[in-house]
Amino acid sequence: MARPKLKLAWIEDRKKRNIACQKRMKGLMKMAEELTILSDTKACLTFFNRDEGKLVAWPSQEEAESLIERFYALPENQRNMNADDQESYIKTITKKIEKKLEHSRKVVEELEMDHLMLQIQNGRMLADLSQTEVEKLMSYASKKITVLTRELGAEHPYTSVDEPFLGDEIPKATDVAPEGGPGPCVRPMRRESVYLMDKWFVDNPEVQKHGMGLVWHLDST
Amino acid sequence: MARPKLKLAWIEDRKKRNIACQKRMKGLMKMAEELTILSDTKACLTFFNRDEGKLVAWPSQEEAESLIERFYALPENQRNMNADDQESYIKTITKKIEKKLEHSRKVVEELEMDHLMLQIQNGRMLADLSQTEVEKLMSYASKKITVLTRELGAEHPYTSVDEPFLGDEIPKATDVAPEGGPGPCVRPMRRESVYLMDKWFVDNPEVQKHGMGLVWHLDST
DNA sequence: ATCTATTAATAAAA
DNA sequence: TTTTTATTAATAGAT
Repeated sequence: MARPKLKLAWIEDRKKRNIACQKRMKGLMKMAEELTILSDTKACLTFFNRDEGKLVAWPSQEEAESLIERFYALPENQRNMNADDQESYIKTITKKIEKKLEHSRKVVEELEMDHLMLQIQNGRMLADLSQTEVEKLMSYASKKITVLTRELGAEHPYTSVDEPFLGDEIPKATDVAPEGGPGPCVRPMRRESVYLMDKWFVDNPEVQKHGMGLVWHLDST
Repeated sequence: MARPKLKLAWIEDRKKRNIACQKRMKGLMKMAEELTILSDTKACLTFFNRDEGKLVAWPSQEEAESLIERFYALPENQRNMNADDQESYIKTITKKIEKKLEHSRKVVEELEMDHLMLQIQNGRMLADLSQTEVEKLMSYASKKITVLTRELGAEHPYTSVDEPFLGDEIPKATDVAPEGGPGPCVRPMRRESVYLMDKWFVDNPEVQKHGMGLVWHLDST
């Protein structure tokens, strides 16, 4: 009966954990709605539960998008500024642009790899790839595996049976953690990429023939 | 002392309303954080308070973006598919990825140019640029000018020094939004880029010295 | 799903 | 502003 004082820690029991998660998400939504009633505020909650692979947006995906778009449309009113402000403004946006640039380059890299994998899926042979492409692909794969491993944790159902070993290349800290903040700040892998990599490594004889020998199983629920 | 039972209605008093709003936002964030600790869940809250014009994303704007991106990346449940579906699915995402790749490359190019312009703004001399960089920069500039001209209509606004127009005419584009839909397929220039280009061409003696002679006036308010 | 003991959040006062 | 406190609201565990 007596509810013990909350420990605020990871709930070991999976069932309990997911029940608690459900309840608390519901609670958060209720409170968010109250907030919008009490004040002039738009609120939006987005959740991604890795365990169940469930993605939730409240009150709607559209609302989430529209609220995010406000951020993009917000380079503030830079129009009325004095010269002193200008300089620090320039510095600020330089930083911002550099950050975005770095991020966009990563996105491009990721997309290029997806693209490459799809080509191979559709008949392009590994032997056709240039040495550079092969190296990039392997480095990308090992990087992503490291990220995935961290993200999914040791007890996750998707976890591979074997340790990923592609590993001549262990990602440096700068590769994986671009942003500050506490904890490992790893940009989550796109679900689509996960799917692609899985299909690719599991199904593709070309891959195995070349001894990339990396198999894990996402679908073994 | 006695707290009256919550009415759950708009709070008339502005001060009270905003205090309540603040508190409850803080509370929501705390509870969201707890959720992420207790379970395998990523959470993100976004608020926009109309009254104070305040936009908040927790834990970060980046997180909000990344979570939203998961929705874009969710093309149904791809898990239970037969072989026939597979093929058309592969084709579909190939197209998607190619489109994204193309778009992302454009974004990178744009950001690189912004970055270059900022460097020059901050002392790097045009003479220090490689021929390639200069060419890219000019090509970028002329491309953007073409785009702007089309976007704004036939009136050649840049030749007019007096008319203030740009700031409010530029569509509020996000630099990440994929295009599509009807109309000319011209990606609108980022508001920030417009500002930068203006500052750059108008103010930078380095630019004029090199006969890039490209001057228009965005800010003549 | 529903209930209830308990903790946690919070509105108003200090 | 921050801190305190009375009260309501959320919720963990049990049913």
